[in-house]
This record gives sequence, C-alpha cells and structure tokens, in this order.
Amino acid sequence: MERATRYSKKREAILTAIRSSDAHPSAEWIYHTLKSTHPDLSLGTVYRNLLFFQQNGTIQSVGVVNGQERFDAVTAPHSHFVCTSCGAVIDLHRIPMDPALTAAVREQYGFEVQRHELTFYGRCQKCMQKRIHEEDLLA
Amino acid sequence: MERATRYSKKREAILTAIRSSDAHPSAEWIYHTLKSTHPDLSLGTVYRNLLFFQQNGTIQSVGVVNGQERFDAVTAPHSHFVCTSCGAVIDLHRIPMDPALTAAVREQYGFEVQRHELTFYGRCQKCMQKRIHEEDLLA
DNA sequence: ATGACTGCAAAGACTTTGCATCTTT
DNA sequence: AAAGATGCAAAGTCTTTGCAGTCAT
Repeated sequence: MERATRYSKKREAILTAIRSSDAHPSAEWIYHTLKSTHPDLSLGTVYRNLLFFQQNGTIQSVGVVNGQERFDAVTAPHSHFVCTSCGAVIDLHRIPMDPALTAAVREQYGFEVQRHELTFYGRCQKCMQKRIHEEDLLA
Repeated sequence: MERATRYSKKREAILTAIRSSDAHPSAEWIYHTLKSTHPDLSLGTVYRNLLFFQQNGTIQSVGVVNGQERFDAVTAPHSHFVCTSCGAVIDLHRIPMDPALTAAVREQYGFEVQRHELTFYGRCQKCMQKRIHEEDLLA
C-alpha cells in the first residue's frame, strides 16, 4: 500500500525557497530563510521535507560542502563549480554535460547508471580578489 | 615559519592502507583495518593524518557517501562510480576525463580552477543481482 | 631537549527520530 | 475520524580538538 501525501503550507514554502535560490541551499539556510515568515518552523521539518523531495525526484543533492549537504531544484543535467574557499556552489550552464557518458558507463561496466555529476573545484572571483587584497596587506 | 614534519609509524601505516585499497576508504575503515596490527591506534590520529595528507596533496577526498568522507590515494584524474545502494566507490579508468574542461571553466567564468570530478551514480552489479533475487522472492 | 605526534575523551556540527499535537482530507 | 505532517527535544553519527604523555630528531 502506498503512503498518501497531503498538502502542507511549510512543505510548499520549503520547495519555493529552494526554487527561488540559485545558491544550492543547505538545510540550515532554508530554515533561517523561512524562519521570519514561518516562526514556528522546525529544523526537523526541513530535513524531513528535503528527504521527501529527494525521494520524489523533485530536488537533488549536489553533494556535501563543508559538512553541509546542498540541494538543487534544477534536476536537468548541468555542471557545478564549488569554491573551496567560501563554499559557494555555482551553476555552470555554459559547460555542457555529455549525456552519452551515462550509456558508456552502462555498456563498459554493466552498472545501472541513473545520473552523473561534473563538478569543478577552485576559487570563485570574490575569493580570488579577497586573497589578492590580503596579499597586499602582507606586502 | 614552516612546521617541520617527522616520521611516524602510524602515519606510514595509514597511507599504506589507503594505497593498498581501491575501495576509497573512509576514516572508520582505515581505523578498523589497522586496529589489529596497531592496537593502540586512535581514530583521532586517523582523522589528523587524513587532513595532513590532503593538505600535502598526497590523497584527495572523493566526496561524502552515506555520511562518511571517502579518500583516494590516486590523484591522477579519473572518474568514479558511486553505488547508491551499497555505497561502493569504484574507479572508472575507462571513462576518460577531459583536461580541457578545467581551462574552459577558467576562461568562461574567470574562476581559479584546481581540479574537477566526474562521478556517476547508480547501482553496481552486485546490488543489481541482489535486487533481482529479492524480486524473485516476492513473485 | 625540542617540538611533532599520539591516545583519550570531551566537545562540536550536522542529521535523524520518537512522541504528542496539529492539520488535511 | 483517520492518517499524514509538524514541533520539540533527545539521540545518533561523523569529525574535530584540548591536553597530557610519547617519540623522532
């Protein structure tokens, strides 16, 4: 027997919050963002709904950055950049992902492949400038 | 001033353990694996040395799987497969990574790019068979 | 002898979960 | 009324850290 799903104001608000941001929010970020409009929101509810949306395929995890799991409401394939300095996760819409790769892994290794991620690591522009400024101070 | 580095039996054992395995070990795995030959090893030491080796570039994190960070002593670029059923992390040496992509992100976005990861998610052969077997039992 | 490395255990950070209560259907 | 969703707080898991003792140089 399937478990039924009911409407909930907070569930809707959580999904809207994720969809309205391109920062790939963490649970904590969602919680603090919604806390002003939903003062009785609890962190447990955020986590429970993140799990709910993941199982639905409504959102996807883009990995753990600095100990916090980050989520994306855009499930169409696109690559990401992670700033190892400030933890920002940025969409790279101009860097295409090759859909054929999924089939290649399936054929060459015999695995059942659902999706793949292409993730770049480095320093974002903001942090690059910050570092140059810090080096100026030391010089 | 640089901080000097000294030899340590346990540090060596930890690196050897990572290098001897292709399973992309977690801290816990290393700890349990070495516990028999190094009964007084502590988990804190494992974590401290994992950090040490990462900062040296001797090892790299390949991400967090089921809440545990996983490490790889092979720092040459290669892609990975993560089984979402059993958590196995498997090298895909036959799926090449395009080194030009790093430069492409640098040029098109102006980020300082250090490396990139190509990771596939799905079900490994062992788990595929297990599921078929479970379905047989239900039929 | 100096200071790097370690064991131990406590603390920290993030996430999950049990239970009573509230909401949706 | 039935059952899903939530708040709250406790518990769980993984990782980090302070401190005293040990070991390499």
